Amino acid sequence: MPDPKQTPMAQVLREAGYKLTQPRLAVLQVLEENAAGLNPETIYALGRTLCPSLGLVTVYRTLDLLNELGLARRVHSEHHCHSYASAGSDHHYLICESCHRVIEFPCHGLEALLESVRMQTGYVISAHLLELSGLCPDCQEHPAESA
Amino acid sequence: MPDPKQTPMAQVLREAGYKLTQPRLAVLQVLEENAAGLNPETIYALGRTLCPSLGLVTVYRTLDLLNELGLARRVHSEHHCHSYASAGSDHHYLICESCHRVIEFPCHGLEALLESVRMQTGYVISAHLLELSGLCPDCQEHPAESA
DNA sequence: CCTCTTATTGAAAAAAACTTTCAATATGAT
DNA sequence: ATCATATTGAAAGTTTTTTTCAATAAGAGG
Ligand SMILES: [Mn+2]
Ligand SMILES: [Mn+2]
Ligand SMILES: [Zn+2]
Ligand SMILES: [Zn+2]
Repeated sequence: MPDPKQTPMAQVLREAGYKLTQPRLAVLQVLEENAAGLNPETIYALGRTLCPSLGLVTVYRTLDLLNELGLARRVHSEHHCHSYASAGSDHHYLICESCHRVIEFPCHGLEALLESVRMQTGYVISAHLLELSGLCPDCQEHPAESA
Repeated sequence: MPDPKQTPMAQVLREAGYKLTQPRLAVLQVLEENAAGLNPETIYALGRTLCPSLGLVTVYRTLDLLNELGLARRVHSEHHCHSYASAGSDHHYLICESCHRVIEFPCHGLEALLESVRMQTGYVISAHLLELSGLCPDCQEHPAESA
């Protein structure tokens, strides 16, 4: 595994002027290593294996920070409205309802819909949240398992 | 205003076998009369003007119920992840970032995007959450006000 | 490397959000 | 009008999130 201080996400933190502290790097690493939306408590538990002194407060603070920097985003799936996942460039999540794995997808082809809504409502549309859910290939094959 | 027991939403409740109690009708009416995402506490405050004995517990219970029946949906906008709005037939919300007014819009034209994501990922997609945000016509004209 | 400034941290306490429990009540069927 | 019971709200309990603040560690500059 690469040096946690040299990952692209760490670079963004550094360039924004934030210190690369152990607790922050632990949260970052947890998000990067888990392809799933994780709630603060889970991030806290996993993070402590990387940085035993990590506090839950810092998890909350770091999630806020990563969210501001666009390095992580909230996942809103029906029963996990308080999860976060690391964010690459696409910023749209596709969530497996069985194993809760989360992947990003590029959001192309929304323009016509947005324009149609703009015309019908008069709203100027500046942002959108699009989240898809379903079954990942693994869970389609092995309906009972989870990962 | 129409008899609260005769609104289309009330009918759905009745037909599903639930009693049309004053507290429930109050929550329902608050959601119908406010074109905005409202959090439980606000619904509670507004609801008490219609049904003074209303308890916050009942607000939570009623929101769950309305959600199950499809009569209300959660609104996930960035800073109000715990708001609810009444739901008609479209189930997709367009939120004004200034006055927080919420309207529904029909979501057509997503099929190509969904198919493309399915092909690229192998996920079977069974649901989607699409929420738009921007400025309503009023707030475009009067940038500072709110409603 | 050291030194120093200060951003960042975690424990603890506080606040907010939500749920459970249960006796009292209102609803709607009869 | 009567009655069975679904529903209610107060209170207590639990969980989640935020605030506070003294101690610490990052990293800039020497
Ligand atoms: Mn997009
Ligand atoms: Mn949400
Ligand atoms: Zn899966
Ligand atoms: Zn507006």
